[in-house]
Amino acid sequence: MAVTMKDVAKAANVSAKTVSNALNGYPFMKPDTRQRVLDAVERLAYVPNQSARSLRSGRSRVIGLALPDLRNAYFAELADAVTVAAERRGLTVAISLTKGERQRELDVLHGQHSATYDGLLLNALALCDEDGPLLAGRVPTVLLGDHVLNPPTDHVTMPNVEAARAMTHHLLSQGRRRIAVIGAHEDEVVGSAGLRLEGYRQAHREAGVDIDERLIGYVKRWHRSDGTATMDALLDSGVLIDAVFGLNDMLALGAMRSLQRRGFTIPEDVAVVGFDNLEESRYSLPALTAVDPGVVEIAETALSILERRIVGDDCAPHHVQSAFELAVRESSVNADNALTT
Amino acid sequence: MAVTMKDVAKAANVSAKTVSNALNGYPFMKPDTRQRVLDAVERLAYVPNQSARSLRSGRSRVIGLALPDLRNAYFAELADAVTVAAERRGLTVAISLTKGERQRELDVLHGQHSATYDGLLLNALALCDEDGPLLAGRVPTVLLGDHVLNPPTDHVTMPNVEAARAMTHHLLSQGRRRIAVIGAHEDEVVGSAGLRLEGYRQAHREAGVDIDERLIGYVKRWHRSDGTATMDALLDSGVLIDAVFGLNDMLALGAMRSLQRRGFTIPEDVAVVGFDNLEESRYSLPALTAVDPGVVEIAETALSILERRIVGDDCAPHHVQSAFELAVRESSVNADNALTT
DNA sequence: GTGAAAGCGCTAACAG
DNA sequence: CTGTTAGCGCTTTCAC
Repeated sequence: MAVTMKDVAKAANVSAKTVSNALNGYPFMKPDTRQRVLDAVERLAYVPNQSARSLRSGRSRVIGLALPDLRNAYFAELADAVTVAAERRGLTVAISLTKGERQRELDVLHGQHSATYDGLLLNALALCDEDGPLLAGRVPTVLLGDHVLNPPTDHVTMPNVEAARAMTHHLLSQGRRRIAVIGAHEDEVVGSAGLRLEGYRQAHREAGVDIDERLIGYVKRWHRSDGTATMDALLDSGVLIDAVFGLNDMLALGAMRSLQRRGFTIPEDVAVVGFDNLEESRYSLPALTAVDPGVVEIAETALSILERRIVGDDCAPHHVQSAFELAVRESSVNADNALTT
Repeated sequence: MAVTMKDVAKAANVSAKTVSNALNGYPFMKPDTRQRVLDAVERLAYVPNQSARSLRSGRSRVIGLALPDLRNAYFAELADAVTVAAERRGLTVAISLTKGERQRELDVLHGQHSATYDGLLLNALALCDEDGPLLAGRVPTVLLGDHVLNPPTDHVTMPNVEAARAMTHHLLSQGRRRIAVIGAHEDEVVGSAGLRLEGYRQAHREAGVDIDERLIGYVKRWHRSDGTATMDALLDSGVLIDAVFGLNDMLALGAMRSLQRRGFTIPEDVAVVGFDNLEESRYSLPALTAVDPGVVEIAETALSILERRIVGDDCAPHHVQSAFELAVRESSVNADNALTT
């Protein structure tokens, strides 16, 4: 059998409680008692039993991270950032993949697991506005992403409208006037697609440029292949295009593929920009200009909030947005414009 | 306070043990007793306390997955596959990122965490052959990848030598004779780089083609930027090249970028192939030919083995290899050869 | 500052 | 087929 706290207590000539105190950083202790305990811990290679600790204390130091998919580079980068931030705080991250299915997203909130987690980070795709009330689960939950408007929980996301507006403005300021959008969702308003499209519209309004609705490409999913297919369809339709805004990087990269295959030069003929600033976008040819939504900051903020909730902070829900940046690269800047940007 | 098993027992007019039996699928029970219990569980919205269950049974149903990084698409796809396979088995996956540091890899094996996991899947990068003995931790461990030769634990990996040989043979059979390799590691033999390079050499030997050692590009890391830099260096050195074998997809894609920037046509001037078959490689331009090592199968196999270990199976270590396939795409097949392949 | 007692919620072992 | 007893290893509560 494994070595227990009792064994350590005996070895250090103290009670179990003192061992517990020493390990949990209880401040009011004689330094040499603490040292004696820690020595014994070392000597016996004692490792506390987490199950027992959790059972007694009601805390597991495990948080759940629920997201659609790790094959999607954005979510993989988010998961990476969350895991790094959690580790720094001594929290363990358990992953649940929802595959973008509403039922799975709800299961995470109400299923067996939620009981074992101290907190939950949920990036939902299928939940919508009306599901708000369902979010009030047993577990402190921080929502990531943009599918529920004004959720009754904490919410950390990126400034989708502002960032898309800034990016569109960047294109307009380069003289682009026929900017296609790839990735809009039919009838969506509050989701990432709807918000980013709104930013695109605002920028046009501010610049006094009319939008040709034929430039807006609707898709179901945000995969690379959808970017290629939609770009193909737009080009085939015969509308004039001098720039493309992929509502995420994958769509933009897919669109780039379609354009290049047809012999367009980027950015001279058509500028291409994206949203996410994935690691891979730095290495496309040409390198992709993209909105950097600050995933690391998002992860960090979400965990800070969650940690406070776990400790029992009971204030009103936080709704936080990260700071974005434009990562301007080759795909959107003509050589002759480069110096003026 | 939450509803406990005792509450359910009272509501169903049985003992706690009977509730436990009903929930754990104990076979020898009167069906209607079971039903009465399950009804009560439903009615009271009872959720078992995992900590208590773990404490008593010594099992947590949580496994650890330790890998370097999720920003790396290969590991992200692996993590996805593992998580899906684990969920099917009712296991929860907790992620640890080792960042490719030896100390972190060892911490995972011997640190606090290993005690709370029922099993561990470890894809090490920094551990080497001599670390074999250190793998004998407290926790059933299945090693993934190729950094420890004949580890004393279970080991699931891909047939690196055979797959690289087959891929090289594919290039040779297209008439390529000056095949550069990108991604070799100085003095490495048992790691993925060493094994894949060995496959490359074997194929040449079998075909009676001499290898120009100047064609072998050494790198430290396997990132896209390393592929670009190494390709640049090779081209600058002036050696003739009619094909490039990236020892992983990222290197191949990076090399493609370098070639295209210099105006080479792929595959006509230079064929490019990779190893991993990432989702993104299907959408490069041209689409990348790559070894598909079968990550899903690897995840599935690793979990099957781990599950048996958790139950206590104590046979000799398994050393398993997945089945690979060549995903032949545009980047390696000339239009005029296409029909003959 | 430290110790003793109690018990978190569950399941193993056995009794019936 | 079901109930009883005991105790997993820890932390909480309270005494000293």
